[in-house]
Amino acid sequence: MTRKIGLTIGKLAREAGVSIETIRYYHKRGLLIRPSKPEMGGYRSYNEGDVGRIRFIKYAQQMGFSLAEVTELLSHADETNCHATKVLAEKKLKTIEEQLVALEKIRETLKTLIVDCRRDCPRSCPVVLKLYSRFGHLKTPSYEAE
Amino acid sequence: MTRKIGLTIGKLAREAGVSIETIRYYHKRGLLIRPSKPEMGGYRSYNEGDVGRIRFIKYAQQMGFSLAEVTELLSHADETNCHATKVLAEKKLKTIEEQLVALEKIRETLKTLIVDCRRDCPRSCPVVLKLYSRFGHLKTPSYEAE
DNA sequence: CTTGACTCTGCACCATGGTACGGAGTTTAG
DNA sequence: CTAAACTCCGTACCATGGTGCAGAGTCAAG
Repeated sequence: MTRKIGLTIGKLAREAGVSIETIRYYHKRGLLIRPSKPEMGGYRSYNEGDVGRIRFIKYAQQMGFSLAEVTELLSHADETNCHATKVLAEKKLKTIEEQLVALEKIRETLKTLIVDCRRDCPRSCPVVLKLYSRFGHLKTPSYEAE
Repeated sequence: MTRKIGLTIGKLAREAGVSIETIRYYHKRGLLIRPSKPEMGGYRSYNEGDVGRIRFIKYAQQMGFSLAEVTELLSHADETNCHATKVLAEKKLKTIEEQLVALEKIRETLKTLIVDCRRDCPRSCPVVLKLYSRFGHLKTPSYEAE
């Protein structure tokens, strides 16, 4: 008779490394099934499967998936065909790669700004001043009075 | 007599490529000085300097700076010494580089998951299943009844 | 059987960067 | 002069991923 002794929400939270509030939030989001309360009072009971599910959610978040996307991932977990999941993963990979390109461009720009800053700091900081003038005077000032 | 004809908020918004609401929001945040109303009624008057300031804000945001950080950048714009700004830029560069490392790791993980997915889809998707099992059973299930 | 620790429930709030709206007043073109 | 278009102002709301709290109930140890 291997009757499972469930975890209370507090123990689940500790096991899974999240806060109780986070678990409740996942219930609200439908990411985690909320166990029904025992017939006659008492606390809701969770199991090791819930621990795994929360860890999966956290891991997927680290992979860049939003909770909405995690919901979708989990909804396909039981399918015999993994096409939908693969599509999601590929889409995510693509956006990650786009972010990488964008960040690399930012990195290079920041580097040149910092180098400029080292070269000469005449009166105002080039980091600010250069950007300011570069972006502040693109339009010809056509606001002289008639 | 080069009396400046100011821009109304709508024109400023169009010039700077943001919405009127964004400008009002920047006022609230203290990013943009709010011109005083003309003594006897009428609309507030902006100038080309405001256009530049908004463009700078937008550019700095693209460089990964939050509005709080942009506020700080702008607060140093008039200083004769650019040390503070340089420090901010270097700090930002560092976080960008950290993000790059993190994203690269994510990219590689996603790639291997997708490859696994191509190899065999036995019954449930490996992308989900593997993560799920990998993270769901790290702890020995010690919840058998006494 | 009491005390402290835990849980349940709903609702409010946090940061971030805005967006939307209603009802007034103002300005400008025809 | 009138109507359309614009501005002013406060306030509420959006998404995202949670956090915090009050007041009630429950459970476990001593």
